[in-house]
Amino acid sequence: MTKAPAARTGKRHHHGNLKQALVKAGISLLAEGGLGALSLRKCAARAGVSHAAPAHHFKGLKGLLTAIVAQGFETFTRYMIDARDQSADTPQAQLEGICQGYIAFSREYEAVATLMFMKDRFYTSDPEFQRTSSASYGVLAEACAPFRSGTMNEKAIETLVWSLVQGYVHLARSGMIDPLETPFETILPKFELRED
Amino acid sequence: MTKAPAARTGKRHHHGNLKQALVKAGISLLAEGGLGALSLRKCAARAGVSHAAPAHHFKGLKGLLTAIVAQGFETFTRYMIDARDQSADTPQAQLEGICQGYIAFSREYEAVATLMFMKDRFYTSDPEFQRTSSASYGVLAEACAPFRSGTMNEKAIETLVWSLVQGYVHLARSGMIDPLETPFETILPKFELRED
DNA sequence: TGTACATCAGTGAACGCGCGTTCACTGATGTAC
DNA sequence: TGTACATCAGTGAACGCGCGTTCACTGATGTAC
Repeated sequence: MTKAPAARTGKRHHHGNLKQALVKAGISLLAEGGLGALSLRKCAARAGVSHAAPAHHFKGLKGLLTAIVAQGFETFTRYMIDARDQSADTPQAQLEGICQGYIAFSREYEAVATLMFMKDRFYTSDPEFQRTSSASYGVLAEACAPFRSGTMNEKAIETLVWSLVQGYVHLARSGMIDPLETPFETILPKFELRED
Repeated sequence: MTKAPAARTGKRHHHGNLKQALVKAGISLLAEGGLGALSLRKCAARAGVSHAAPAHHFKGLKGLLTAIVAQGFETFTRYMIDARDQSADTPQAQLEGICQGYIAFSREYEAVATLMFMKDRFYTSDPEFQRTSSASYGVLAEACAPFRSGTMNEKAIETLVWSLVQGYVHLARSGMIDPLETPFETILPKFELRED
């Protein structure tokens, strides 16, 4: 037992679960001010701790960003699964659900979602990142599988769908397109089902 | 005549065309080190001028970035037109050409292309930016026009194509997909021609 | 149950960095006369 | 053709800022005895 007790009255020297608190602080900073609003010092301040404290928990700023990204992918996967499971039980509806979950996550965690694609800002060798990001891709690929055909193999259909939804998100985020004017479902191709 | 003479031997106090030189310096800095490598001071240094000099030509860093982005869109349009004009004279081939030009520009001017979508980093009210970016969109829209149909209006087909190619570029840039394994033409839908 | 001790997550001061911007200035240029 | 002058694109020093990181330290915690 090296963990501090879960709760205790009075000011304690040890924080309890600073690591998770810093990740949470980082996510809320990103939500409020975008990528530029996140720094080690601000995370520490928001977690109510001196600016040097994070060094005991993360390998520098990159380490903290790695944890934020890993948690981001975890949430991302959940968004996609939830939206899919609320959709009708046809391959087309399931895929559309996945895309809607993708879009919803990207809108609600805008800066986190952006950061998740900036591989030079965190440690891609981190096992937690690898696990959670692979899981996200797996969920997307699973929804694409029924649509592979003679002219489009599995990889191609995944690339098409992923590009389409990621581009849609990116353009909407930049204010280049208006999601209200052109909802995503109007541009998702009506794929044909594979005849095996 | 307020311009200095085009060439003159010996060290001159006035630069001649510092404005354009700073834009060029910025573009090459972006090419070499990405977005993080660009600063007013580095641009000035690369242009062989003191770090305070840019203030006489641009409204701060944002003003310089505005000029870089405007020039970026100019080049972007040219890439799309050139690739289109080298393609066969069918609507499908013309559209594919536009997309290939889009992709080529995004690859060769990676950081500039990224910057062009970050509207908070430059002045979107700049007339030159508005002119050049509108021209780029116009070229893309023109290539989409033949494919509008009963189920997909002009806006929808533009959004589909733009999202698809922008997402493809973004994912390739981030190392998420491999353009060699899945070239863009394999994921561009074979649109049907409108029957008028 | 009480005491000594090792651990280690915190503190806060200090460092050096590159940044954008401001400021008084200087000196080359083109023009008016 | 020559001179005085206004213009303005440059200089370089200085400012304050927030950043990540380092460092010696402190004091709360849990454990060994």
